[in-house]
Amino acid sequence: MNPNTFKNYSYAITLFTSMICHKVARDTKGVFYIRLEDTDTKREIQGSGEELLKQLQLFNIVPDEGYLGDSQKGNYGPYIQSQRASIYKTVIKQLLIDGKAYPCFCSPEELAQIHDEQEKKKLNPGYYGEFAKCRFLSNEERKERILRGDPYIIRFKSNGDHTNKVAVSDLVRGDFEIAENDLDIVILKSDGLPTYHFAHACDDHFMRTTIVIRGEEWVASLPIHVQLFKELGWKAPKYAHLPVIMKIGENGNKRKLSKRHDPEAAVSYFLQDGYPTEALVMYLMTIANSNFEEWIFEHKFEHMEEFKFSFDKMSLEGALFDMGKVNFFSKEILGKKTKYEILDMAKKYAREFNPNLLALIERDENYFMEIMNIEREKENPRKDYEKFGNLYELISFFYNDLYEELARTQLNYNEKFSNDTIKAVLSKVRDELSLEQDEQSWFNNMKAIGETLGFAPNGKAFKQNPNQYIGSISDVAEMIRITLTLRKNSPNLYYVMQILKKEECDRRFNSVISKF
RNA sequence: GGCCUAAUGGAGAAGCGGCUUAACUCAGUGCCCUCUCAAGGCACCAUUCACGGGUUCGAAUCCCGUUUAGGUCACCA
Repeated sequence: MNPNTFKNYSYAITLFTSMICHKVARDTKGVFYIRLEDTDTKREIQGSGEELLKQLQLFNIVPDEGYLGDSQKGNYGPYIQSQRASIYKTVIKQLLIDGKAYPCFCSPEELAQIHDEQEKKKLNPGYYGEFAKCRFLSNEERKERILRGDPYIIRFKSNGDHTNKVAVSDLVRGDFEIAENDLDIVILKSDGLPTYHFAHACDDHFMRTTIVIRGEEWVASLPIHVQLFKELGWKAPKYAHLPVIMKIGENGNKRKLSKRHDPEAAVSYFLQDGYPTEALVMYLMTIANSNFEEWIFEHKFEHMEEFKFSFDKMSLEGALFDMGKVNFFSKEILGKKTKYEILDMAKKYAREFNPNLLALIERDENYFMEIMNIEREKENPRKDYEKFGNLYELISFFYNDLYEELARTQLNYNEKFSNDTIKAVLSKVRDELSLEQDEQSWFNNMKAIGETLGFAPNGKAFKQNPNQYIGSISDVAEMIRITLTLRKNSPNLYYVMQILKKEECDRRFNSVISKF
């Protein structure tokens, strides 16, 4: 089983099709291969084939055969279309002999003129029937013009009738009917390379492709492909046309996620931001198969490769891309990692995209792991992080020099407390709150310290008698938290202090106290 | 405009003629837990399936029309 069709650009949209091709091949014990479709010499981007391969590999999508960058593997090569020119030409030669194809000398201007005329008469546009002028040229004339050096292309001579319907079948859409193709489509361009339609028929026949998985935009071309296979005397493959991923456009309508305008359409966007690739694959899987979500919850977000993909569980509508859900999967996945895995992932990311973060991690990898390990590796781990892209900002307060820098501008206490109160709390905590005890005792002691200074030991007591206290224990914790972390939320204070250690905590307390 | 396809909550969706006064997940909201946040627990969030007709004892589910949305109409893939 050989899914085909990869654009030589590496975007999320093709990640989606690649992922499904790969999955289907795996599930059915087929072969997943990549063929480089580089017949559009005008739009070709150098090196995009290698880039695609590299990115797919990050998502654990590795082709079994076909184009592999610096090599090609398999019995049906070459797998780069520009290297298959002689194959296409051989087939075309036979078509020419059989009278099923002919050279066309019409210039772009003439074609435009035909188009205008058709538009005026409200006829279907295109090169067909009486408008297909070059169809009616005699062989002598063709020979003469070719010998003369007139530029030409080769068109396929359609025997179809627009008013007839052909039954087509699609693995995700089921069976439906489309008008027969009556256009004499171009099969060989003036640069000597075939168009997609023709290359698709040839390649997928000669490469023994059994399933073609591609984007929905190809549905409309199905009559052409059906016709081509039939006239060539070949058995057509099965088709699966995948829905396109959408987003809400500027006008409020759904529109295709565009690789030109939407950063989230590019895989590199997620890579640069440090999302785990598994999260994106999981998210894409929920779009691909509606029952995947339930399955992955049952399987605790593990072993997703065991999920059985099925075309008929696929929605025909293009889903709106949902960043929130990507974040959800991401947190879930990162929450499950051990501190060692987190270290590896963070380093890998930072090495490529974030030198500041890399430097921070490499100061002391154990320290970094300690930070990342707060309330991790337990039944319900913290799910603080969805990506590595903002990690530097999130953990910088753990590093003394960075703390110093930030403390100059980010020390914002609750204004309802006077400097003296804050000072009193911090001094007492500094002097009396030992870190040499378990979390519960530590917490009880913090309450006790608060109480001696007039703070309620819990929120309830404070709510019941607000006038009896100057604040509640949460205010005390907030003062400590802001002093040590410079923010109003942070992971569990006890663990933060354990990591910073007594000496550094005291230093931060003193530094703040001296400022008042 | 022609052709093809689709239409269930803010998003992804289940549903395939009675078991549905519409599952599940994300997001949101409220409460609980609680030193903050995250996590976790518990609730709430579509009386209704784009609209209008029909078929049927019975329709989100079948049929027809309308509307809306997407795809497509290249010497691009």
